[in-house]
Amino acid sequence: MVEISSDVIRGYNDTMILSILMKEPSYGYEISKQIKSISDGKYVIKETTLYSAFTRMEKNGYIESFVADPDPEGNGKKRTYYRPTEQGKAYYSEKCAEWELTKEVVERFIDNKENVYGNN
Amino acid sequence: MVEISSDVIRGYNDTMILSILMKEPSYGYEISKQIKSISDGKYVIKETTLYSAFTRMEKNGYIESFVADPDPEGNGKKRTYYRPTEQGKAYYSEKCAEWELTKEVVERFIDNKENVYGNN
DNA sequence: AGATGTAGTACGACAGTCGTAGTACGACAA
DNA sequence: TTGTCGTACTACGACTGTCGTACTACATCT
Repeated sequence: MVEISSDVIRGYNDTMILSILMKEPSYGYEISKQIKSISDGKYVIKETTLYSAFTRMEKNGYIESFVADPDPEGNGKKRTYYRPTEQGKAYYSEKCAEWELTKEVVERFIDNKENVYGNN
Repeated sequence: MVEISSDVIRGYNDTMILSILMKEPSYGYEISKQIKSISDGKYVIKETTLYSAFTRMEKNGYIESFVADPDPEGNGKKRTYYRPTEQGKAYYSEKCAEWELTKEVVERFIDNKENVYGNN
């Protein structure tokens, strides 16, 4: 079975994380499980990669964190939730547009379609 | 105009380079121009990135180099050409399959399609 | 003679990912 | 009650690919 290496998907970790946070605030452990299930187990993000993405994106102003209880009664261990900022939402949109373009461009190389090269 | 950042396409540099070499042996300067023209100027690979990709891929046995004259008469400065090895061709096929998968998976996150999550 | 285009090489910095390890709490079974 | 598993992280140093900068050298054009 072909699996997705971190080298090829690394440019989309932030985008994938944001896409999950766009639906509702979430936290590390939950997001890692979602990435695994959405990808049918083809991509499993490493914990360290995920948590360092949180740190980076929060520092860049794309997400913000808040600590909350797992349930309204205040039981269980507190978790650090993240949600996208307005800037993060804009960034996400940009990344989606960039994805469309990247997809198109990579396919021009990968497809066996004859490419008509311009000069220069 | 949206442009492709090296961060998002970095996982596909080797594959793009190989795709060009699959058609015929080529060399650095030419490949960089081809990447630019095939992508309609949306992606321009840096020289240092390209040449270090050659070094890496040759070391890994995916490509091999030979020095040759630009034309049969032996005029002009010699160039270092590269061509894929058998192993490199196999690697390229794998990367193409991985691309298909990656594309599909990334779209599951990026699309606004409702994702039906399995458990776990 | 000087500028521009071709075809690279060298080198150190940087950022994102990874491996390894460790902490801490809760739930459940033996 | 003790131990194991699942949850939810944090710390830290190593590694790899990309980048910025700079430099070399030949050929061609003006």
